[in-house]
Amino acid sequence: MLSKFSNEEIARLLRQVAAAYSVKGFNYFRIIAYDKAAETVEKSNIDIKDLWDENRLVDLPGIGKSIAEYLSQLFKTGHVRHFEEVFKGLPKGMFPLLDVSGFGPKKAYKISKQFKLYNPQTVVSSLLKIAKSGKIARLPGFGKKSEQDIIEALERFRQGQAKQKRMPLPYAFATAKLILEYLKKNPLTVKAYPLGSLRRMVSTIGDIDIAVATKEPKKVIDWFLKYPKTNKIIEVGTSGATIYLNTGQQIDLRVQSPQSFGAMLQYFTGSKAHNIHLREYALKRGMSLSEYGIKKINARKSIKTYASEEEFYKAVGLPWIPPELREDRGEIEAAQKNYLPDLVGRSHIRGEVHVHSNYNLEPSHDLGSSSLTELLKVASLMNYEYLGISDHNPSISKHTENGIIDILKKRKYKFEQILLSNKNVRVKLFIMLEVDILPDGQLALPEKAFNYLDAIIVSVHSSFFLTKEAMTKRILKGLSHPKAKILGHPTGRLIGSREAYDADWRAIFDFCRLKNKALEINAYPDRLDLNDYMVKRAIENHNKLIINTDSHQKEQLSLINYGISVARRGWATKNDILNTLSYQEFKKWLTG
DNA sequence: GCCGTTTTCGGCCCGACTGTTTTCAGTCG
Repeated sequence: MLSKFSNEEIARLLRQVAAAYSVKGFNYFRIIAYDKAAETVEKSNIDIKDLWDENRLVDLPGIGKSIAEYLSQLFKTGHVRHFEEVFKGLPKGMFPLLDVSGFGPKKAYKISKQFKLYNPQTVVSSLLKIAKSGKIARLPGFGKKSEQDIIEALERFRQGQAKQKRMPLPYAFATAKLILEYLKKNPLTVKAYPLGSLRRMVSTIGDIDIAVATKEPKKVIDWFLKYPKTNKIIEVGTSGATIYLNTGQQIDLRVQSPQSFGAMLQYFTGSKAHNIHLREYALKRGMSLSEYGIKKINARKSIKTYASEEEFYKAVGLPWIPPELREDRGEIEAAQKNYLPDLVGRSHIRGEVHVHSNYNLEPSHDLGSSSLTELLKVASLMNYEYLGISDHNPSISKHTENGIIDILKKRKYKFEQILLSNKNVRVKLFIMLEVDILPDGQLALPEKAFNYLDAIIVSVHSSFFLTKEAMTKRILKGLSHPKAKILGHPTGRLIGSREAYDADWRAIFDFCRLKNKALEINAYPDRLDLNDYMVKRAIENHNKLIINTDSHQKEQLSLINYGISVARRGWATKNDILNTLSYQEFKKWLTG
């Protein structure tokens, strides 16, 4: 019987092992190794269990032979004997305390041991009582102040304050953009950038961090505090400030002098894993990196500062690495060999084909709200050469087969009429459909209806919980129709509300490559599906991808930028993305 | 325990903050 463990549970377990080793005084670097492995697992956006299924655990940075072996044991038997050994003799109550801010392994152990806190369920409330009775201040190494800190930390923890939800990238980005524009209105702002996961365009964002280069930090901070949508000023210092907006979003500002801006921008852009790797790399070459600049190790010289990231990376001996790649997924090695991919960008995109119009064909799912004419106009403004309209298929429960055929015939005629009356719009049209793949793999469209379509996107919109085998078979069957050219939002995940469904992605990717089908990168805010990791895998597998917005109104066509950032995070170049092709080339692929 | 174009052995990111201490351990990002 195989056990199912979420990435979160596995990460927690690895952290507990690290904590146990720490308490027992094992080699410091072994502790670090487990912490790093935990971090990798937690940040991974594919199920670790799926990787294990494919024998790819050791592909993850920080997971080597031993830990892979232990995890394998975990999946097979539900527990790891070695870990149980490691935990022996430690009070079980110490582990929940690790999640309380201010508690590390040593403090958690010392206190839970001292007060015999063996029950993980009750440890927090028990300790709170103990702290309030003044027993902690009497322990060696503790005082009145630390006792008070512990009480406050435990109370905050009980209220679950740490559980702030991350938001999909497009919402955070829209907010950040407004603030950046506001900051740039001030002439004292030399440069302004988003930081952290926002700058790396990660698909979910926690807090919004922003950096400004200026010679007048105080004046820029004052300007920031006057941002019109500010609800509350949380913190003000000499190097930055924190505010809450009316929406409840937290915004952190950091200011730095222009001549030192490069190292600071680099450091706060992260990721943590990228920075650690970069520092190790630099260290071997005699340099010590920090957010302030670079020190030569032997020279005892003062620190050297850098105005830009380009200069900073150059000083380390590397070309500048685009923020989207800074995840320690091989980018430092690639930079070193000068093999960094030439990433796809907005200027390469020449059209898209997953757009819903308001043409009412009584669809199975929601209708769009913009007309074909409106959509073509926006596409034209975006300099697109082509646009594919892929409304949902007519509902099969409400119509007969002949009824559906008739609807599509009329739709094609209508669309062609609209094109004739819009001769000034040069955007070429593909008449398409997004067709449901039914649970048995059949397409929700009668064969004769295909005569009125250039091509179709196929997608799963129901019965998400089939077995892995059944889901794989279903998708492959749906994709095998000659006119089915694109697998829409391939994994079906909805950020924050639905996990990807279980399927054999290796088999699906291989099928798509052999049959010349495309995998979609769906740019809709809570989809962003495929995700960056899957994009990278698809590219390594020589698959073709297409970036679409799944727009349901004309304004959403601009969401393409978020699809592009997913592609960039997956190391995609122009050649990996089909809708960078010219109209003629693209048409050949789509209808060929 | 992980990792590798100076190494399969011998290294392993950096700085800040805090509280309880007289020089540092533990925690955090």
